[in-house]
Parts: sequence; structure tokens; C-alpha cells
Amino acid sequence: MAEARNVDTRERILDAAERLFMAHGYEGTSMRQITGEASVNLAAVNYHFGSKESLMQEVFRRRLDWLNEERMRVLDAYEKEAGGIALKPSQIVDGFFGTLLRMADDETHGGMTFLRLLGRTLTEPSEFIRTFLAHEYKPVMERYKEALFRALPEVPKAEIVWRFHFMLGATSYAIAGTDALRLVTDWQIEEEDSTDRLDRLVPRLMSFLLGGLRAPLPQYDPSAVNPK
Amino acid sequence: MAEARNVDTRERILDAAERLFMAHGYEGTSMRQITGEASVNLAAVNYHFGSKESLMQEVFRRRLDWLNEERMRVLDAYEKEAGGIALKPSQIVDGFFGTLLRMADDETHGGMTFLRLLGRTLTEPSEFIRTFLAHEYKPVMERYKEALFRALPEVPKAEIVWRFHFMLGATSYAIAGTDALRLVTDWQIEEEDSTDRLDRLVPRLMSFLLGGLRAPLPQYDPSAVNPK
DNA sequence: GTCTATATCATGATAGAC
DNA sequence: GTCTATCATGATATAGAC
Repeated sequence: MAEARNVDTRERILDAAERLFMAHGYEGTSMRQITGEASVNLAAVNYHFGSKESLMQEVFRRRLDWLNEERMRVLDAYEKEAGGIALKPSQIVDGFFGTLLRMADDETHGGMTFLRLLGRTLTEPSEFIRTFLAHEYKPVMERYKEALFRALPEVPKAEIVWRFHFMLGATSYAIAGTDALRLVTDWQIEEEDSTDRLDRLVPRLMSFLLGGLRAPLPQYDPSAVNPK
Repeated sequence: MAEARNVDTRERILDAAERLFMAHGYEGTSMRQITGEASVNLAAVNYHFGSKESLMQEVFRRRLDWLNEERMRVLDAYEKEAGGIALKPSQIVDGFFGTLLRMADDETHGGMTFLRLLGRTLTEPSEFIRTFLAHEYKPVMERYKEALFRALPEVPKAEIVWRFHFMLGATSYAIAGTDALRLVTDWQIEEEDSTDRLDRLVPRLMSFLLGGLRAPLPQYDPSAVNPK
């Protein structure tokens, strides 16, 4: 309790930064906004994190460490259950993308705010962010790719890698959610209230991802369709 | 020919801005970088476009006007060919996403640079950009949504809207391409040279999108899987 | 239309008192 | 650990000469 104030300062900065980076992007957020929102002194960021870049990395590390451990844990459980035979694609997709989406319900791990930040940042232009994320993601990515290779031995590996990539994109937009959905429709997705929304989104996205993952392989045909 | 210099200045600014916004994002690009790269005076941007925001909008309008007309044209052609009966989902997906991807080969309309800028900007946090894009996209979106509703009458409309959204996400990542693909894999996608790459990417993405679009409908089941 | 010069302000970072 | 004060830089935008 004696040191509670210090912990609070650090955490408050991280929380404010998470929310502001989500809302305005990395370049679009200033340290003055962050420290203002966190009600701490401007110099506190540099004292606790050293720089704005390091702060950004810490915002992600705090959440991704937990997420990726959880993903490993889920895959371990499925594999133990399967006892040596290859997993079903639906289990692998659930372990990776389902675990991610279920974070949205978990406010102690950032909830929807972090998810949307992550979804947006995956297309973020800043080089140092992409490099950092690629590094953070690497081990869990390798495990899941291997699981997919085993689950779909008849599909060329390059095809699986691309489809994983496509799934990341679809999920990223699914998370960005209602905001970006304005591109597609004006309707407020009327039917559902917000607590219900995630419960419906998860199976929705899962169906889509699995449909794409298991789609018939493309035949490479240089004479494309496009009518005059 | 007498006015060629002026036209050149405007176009050179737009070209430079397109490339730099693609590489560093809107907030991450300064007008000094833009005018430097275009070899024009710093004041030229404000003279020709009024502000940085207006410049950004003009960068998009220049390409999107053409793209969306092309999309309308392709859908018209398919519908004329079909003579009153509903189109196939594959035709609609080709008209919207195929037309987009085929821009990449067309350097006169921005080619890969604009495509990647577009893919990244769809998740851009800046409010004014998203508002502008939603407005620019609206008519063509409505046409394509209607076409999908007719093509898939047994699928609830809300489901189609979400799947359209997921398809946008997958396509966005497909475009961002090799850069963002570093998240998934280290390999240089070795097999293919760059001219070949797009010819393979289009059928690849089309298969994935159609698989997702036509996937079995999710059943809404609150008791999800996630093993302990 | 194009340029130089500059106004005005916000940025990230740090030094040094407490 | 926290604060104030400040630095050096770079941002957008504009006024006014040519």
C-alpha cells in the first residue's frame, strides 16, 4: 500500500495510452494528451518508460504476453485431448481467433479497447511497431502454423500462410467493428444490444473464417474473367 | 503545353503524397516531406489544395472516382448478361474485389501504391478520413449490397453485411501484402516473382472470400467451446 | 503561380529543484 | 518519484515580394 501511488501512475499512463492510441493512432496521440488523461505530470512518461516508442511497446506487451500464453494453453489442451492425431481446423481457428475475441469480455485484460487498438495497429505504417509485433507474435504464430499444416496436409503450405493472413485481416475488421462498419452500412445493427453483440460476432466470424480456410483451392488461370 | 508546368506541380504533389501517406500514414507524413519529394515549394500544397486534409481527400478522390465507376460498369455488364436473374456470388465478388485488385496492374491509376494506401486507410483512426471514405463509397456499396441480397435470398441481410465487412478486411490485408505478411511468416514467398504475384493473389483471395461468403450460417450458441 | 520568410503553435525530451 | 521550466525541433499555414 505504501508504493501504491507509483504502481498507479504507471498503470494509469498505460491505460490512458491504450485508449488514446486506439482512438487516434500512434502518431496522432501526443504525450501531453496521454499525461493529461492519466492526470500525471508530463515528465512521468519519460521517467517510467524512457520514450514514447517504449511506452507503445509496453502497452502491447502488457496484453500480448497474456494473450499469447492463453493461446498456447488452449492449443495444448486441444492437443492433449486429441492424443496425437491432427486437430480439426475449427479447433485451431478457435484457439487463435476465438481466444482473441473472448478477450473483449475481459476488462482485466484490456477488453474491447485493446482489441481495437490491436486490430488497427496491424496495418499501422510505423516500421518500429510492425517489427515489434512480428517479434512478439513469432512463437505463437509458428505453433499455430504447424498445427494448420498438420490439420490440412493436402493444402500447400503457401496457401495456408496466405489464408492465415486473410483471416487476420477479416478478424481485424471484425474487431474494429461498428465504427468501420459504417463503410458498409448506415443501419445501426439494430437487432442486438452491446452485451449480446460479442456473443453473436464470435460464431459469425468463426463461420466466415472456416469457410475461407476450407474453400476449394484456386486453380491458377491467367485468363481472368472481367467482362467488357 | 504552355500550362504543363502547373498541371505537373499538382500531379507531382498528389503522387508524392500518395506514396508518402502509404509509407508513413497520414499523421506520420509532413508537408515538408511531401513538397520535398515532389520538388515543389512548401507553400504549393496550400495554394493548390488549401490544407493537408484537403490534399488527403484529393489523393483518394482521384483514384476512387475511377475505381467506383469501373465497379458500376462491371456490375452493369454482368447484370445485362444475366438478363434479369440474380447474379452469382462469384460475379459480385469479382466485380467489387476483383476490380479493386486489378488496379494494382494499372500504373495509370495508382497501381499497387494506391491499393496499399487504401488498405491501410480503411482502419485509419482519423475521423475525417473515415467519414470521407464512407461518403465516397456509399453509392457503390449500396448497389453491391443489393446485388448480394438478391443473390443470397436465404441468408439474413445482417449476416451478408457482416460478411461483406469481413471480406473488406481480408482484402485489405491481402493488399498490404508482403509487408504485413511478415507477421505470419519469415519466408520470402519464394516461389513467385513480383509480376507473377498478383496473378496468383487474385484467385487465392477470391477462393477465400467466396468460401467465407458461402459458409454455413452460424448457429447462435451461448455455450462456447474453449476447453479448460 | 511561385517563391522566401516568417508567424504561431505543438511536439518529444530533459535538467534540476524539491 | 514528481514537479516546473525550458530546449530544440518540426509542424501547418500565411503574408507579401517577384
